[in-house]
Amino acid sequence: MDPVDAGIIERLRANARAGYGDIGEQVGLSASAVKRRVDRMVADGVIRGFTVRVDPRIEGSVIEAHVELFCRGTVSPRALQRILEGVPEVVEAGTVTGEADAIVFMRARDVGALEEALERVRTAASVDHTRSAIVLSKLITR
Amino acid sequence: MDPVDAGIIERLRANARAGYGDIGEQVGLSASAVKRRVDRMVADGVIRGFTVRVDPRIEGSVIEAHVELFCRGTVSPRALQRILEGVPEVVEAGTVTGEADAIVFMRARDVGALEEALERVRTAASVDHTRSAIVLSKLITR
DNA sequence: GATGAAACCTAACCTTT
DNA sequence: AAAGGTTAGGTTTCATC
Repeated sequence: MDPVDAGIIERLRANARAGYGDIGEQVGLSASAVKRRVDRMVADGVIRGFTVRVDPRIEGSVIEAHVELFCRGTVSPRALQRILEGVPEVVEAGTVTGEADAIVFMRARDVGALEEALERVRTAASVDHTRSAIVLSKLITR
Repeated sequence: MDPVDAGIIERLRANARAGYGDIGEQVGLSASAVKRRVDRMVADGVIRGFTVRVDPRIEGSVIEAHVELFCRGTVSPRALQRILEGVPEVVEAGTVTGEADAIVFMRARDVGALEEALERVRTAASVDHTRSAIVLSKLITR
């Protein structure tokens, strides 16, 4: 990961379907040199994959919630991670400053799926209780 | 947006650099038919763009915070949106159930940038106060 | 959906440091 | 060795029919 790699990623972030030649022009490399670097970054796991950004209004009616997690006693971040990894509805999660032990951002197909996912988080051995805020209207998605 | 479009998006979500021919094989269309549909979805804004998913540990030391927003009186979602749109550090935002009027998820390059962004949100006319939880260790990113 | 020209991807080979 | 450039082929894209 040198400045050239960073430049390539910046270009791919803007348009992941850009040709290697186009990217090369912008970072001052030939097409094959760019491809080699991209291949290496994919192999190394620096680049996890290439995706499409879809209009969130089209994505189907999704329901989202911010969930504060309160645990019993002391729980290691690793243990929390193990619990949350098993719940695909968890989009973002991290331990945080403040009262809660962690905050989890969840996204599900409908209320039922969200409730079920929440239940799976809540029943984990070390989780004492949760406090949820359901997203009513989406203001920003970036 | 019919089931075939949904299939194409699903394939692009898995790999946005996949060839039209490959996608066509999976959804039962020729390469040119797939290209036409993708072009149309891009033109219609259904597809916003193509990006790369990067290992978050590589992305440079980012700092994140969950911020609860409390407003003075009644504020329309639209007004909130106008405030938040101007702050690029805001990654996700929505009005929510519960005490807070909105919850905002922010991401900045460092503590200084986060503080400055928070300040910009806080000083908006209708915002009364905020309550932040800084993310300490990232557990899940999807 | 098919066609063909242009553009692109990709691997092998060569040059440079 | 390690990293980039060049070349050449096969493939893909893309406008047109």
